[in-house]
Amino acid sequence: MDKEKVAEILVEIGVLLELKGENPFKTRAYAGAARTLEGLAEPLAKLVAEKRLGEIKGIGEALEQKITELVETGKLKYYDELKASIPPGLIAMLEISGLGPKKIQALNKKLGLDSIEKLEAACKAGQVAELDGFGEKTQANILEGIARKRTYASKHLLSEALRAAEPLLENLREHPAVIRCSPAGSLRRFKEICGDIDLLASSKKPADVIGFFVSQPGIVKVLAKGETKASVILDGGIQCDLRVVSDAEFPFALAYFTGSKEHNIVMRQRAIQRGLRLNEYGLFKSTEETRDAKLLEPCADEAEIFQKLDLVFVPPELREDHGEFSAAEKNALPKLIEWTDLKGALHNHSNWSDGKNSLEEIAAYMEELGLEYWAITDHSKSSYQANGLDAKRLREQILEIKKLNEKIADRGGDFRLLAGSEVDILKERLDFDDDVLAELDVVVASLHVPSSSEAENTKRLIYAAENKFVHILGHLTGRLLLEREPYPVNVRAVIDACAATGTWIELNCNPHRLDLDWRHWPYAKSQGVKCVINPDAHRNEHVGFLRLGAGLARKGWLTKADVVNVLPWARLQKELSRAGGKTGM
DNA sequence: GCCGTTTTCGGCCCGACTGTTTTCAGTCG
Repeated sequence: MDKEKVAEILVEIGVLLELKGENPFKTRAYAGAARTLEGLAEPLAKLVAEKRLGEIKGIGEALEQKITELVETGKLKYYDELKASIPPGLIAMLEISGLGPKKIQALNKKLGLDSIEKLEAACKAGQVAELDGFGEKTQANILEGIARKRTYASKHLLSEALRAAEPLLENLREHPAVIRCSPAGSLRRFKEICGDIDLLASSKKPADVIGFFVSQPGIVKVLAKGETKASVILDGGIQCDLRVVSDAEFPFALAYFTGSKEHNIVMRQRAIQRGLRLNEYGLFKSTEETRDAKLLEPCADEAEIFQKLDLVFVPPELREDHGEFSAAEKNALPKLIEWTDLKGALHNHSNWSDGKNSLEEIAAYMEELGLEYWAITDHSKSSYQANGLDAKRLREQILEIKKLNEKIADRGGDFRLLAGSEVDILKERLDFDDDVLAELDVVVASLHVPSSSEAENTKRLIYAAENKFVHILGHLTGRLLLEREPYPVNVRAVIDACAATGTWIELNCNPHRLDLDWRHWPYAKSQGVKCVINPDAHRNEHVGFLRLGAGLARKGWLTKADVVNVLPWARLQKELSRAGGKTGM
């Protein structure tokens, strides 16, 4: 069993134990071990075979035994029994906001409820309100929670969360009582999926700010409203929380609410090790009461907090407890790429296949933005649903692009379109022969019709990487966030093949894809594989995806040196023309 | 379930809000 599957099961055990009302630290141990496994640099099977699991922090005797059993036999007796002892409906109930393990236990024990349907019926019959510890209000909230769960998914694309948060932040910034304000939470960390939107403001009049916030347009329901905190549901179903603190507290609150939870736990542990106590209000001497204690020392911004814990500033995107602490201790964090470093993009479409804009429109738009180059990589003929080009049309397009570039050059312009293709990776071959590919400036190879076999998909991607005319592998796993799982593929094996052949891997920044996933980039980078941040634009406005892509590249620890399309044209041209001489070819 | 320059047992991050209670448990982030 591979480590992703093992991690999944550990997470599930944690949830099941939580439902059983187990010690929360025990449940956390399982979740923590799962995350540790995901971030392993070495193959899990190797660690198991060499009996070195126990050397890893957070994995003790019990977890070592369970992980070993999973890896070696593909099964775990403890897990099977645990799972059998808990009705699956109870797990689903955890997703209803306001319901946690204790209440679910009570509902199950006292009313025998084991599904959301039964729970709903019991609420409607008024049975729930009569239980000890429950009341009319709780019963109504559960019904509302069930309705909300059905209407809205509790997960949202990063791009949607950004779009929803922007106007709220703008309005807050203009409010006279607001001193500072910022997004926080998963949005600020640039997680590809956000559960909700967290906003933070500082003010001397928090109640005014809260009042202003809950009256914003686009709010369909106020879930909670206190002196310093409010939760609302926005049009479209995203929950948005605002916290208001004093300006002196702002940096601490910003660090705290940016998270991640795992990152914060380490931050607090570091504070404790230094005889301090860290919370969202400040850094205190650990012996004193939190709220009334004197601030140890004020911090003007987050950087000073990190400094007091003997760390350099950690960019929000890296705060996942994925190695940022050991790097920040040694002042060895990378200088992350900025989206303004990008000089163009190498995977885009035009109206020759399934894009909206003409070559002329695209060139004019991208030149106006100040980009240096923009590749047109329309689909190849096998993608007939996307009006893919055959060799004849592709050659016509190459000529068109050449003429267009000459026109631009004649009037002294520096911008250029590149002629390319997003060539389909078919079962045994690419959709164009090598002689056609050789005529192109840039070739992106993508798997559009994957097999259900991991070995098969991996093999196809590797032979594409081994083709000396292929510069880039496009959207490597084919995932569509919140819609479609990645197809089965051994990502590490493909990365290794790209490392061996000098093939670049795309970070497709279409908001639905963000593929290759940020979690894989540190490994790719360690193998020397370069990234291309590509919008896969189908209309001119999609150039904005580049900003999203750069954010995800940052989350993958990438610097300017790791990304190809920061290169000015002259240098990129050299890199592209290596085609015939790719490493090891 | 993990872990140890105060501990091999007793800790494990911490506060706001809600609803049910008359002082607090549960949930959430």
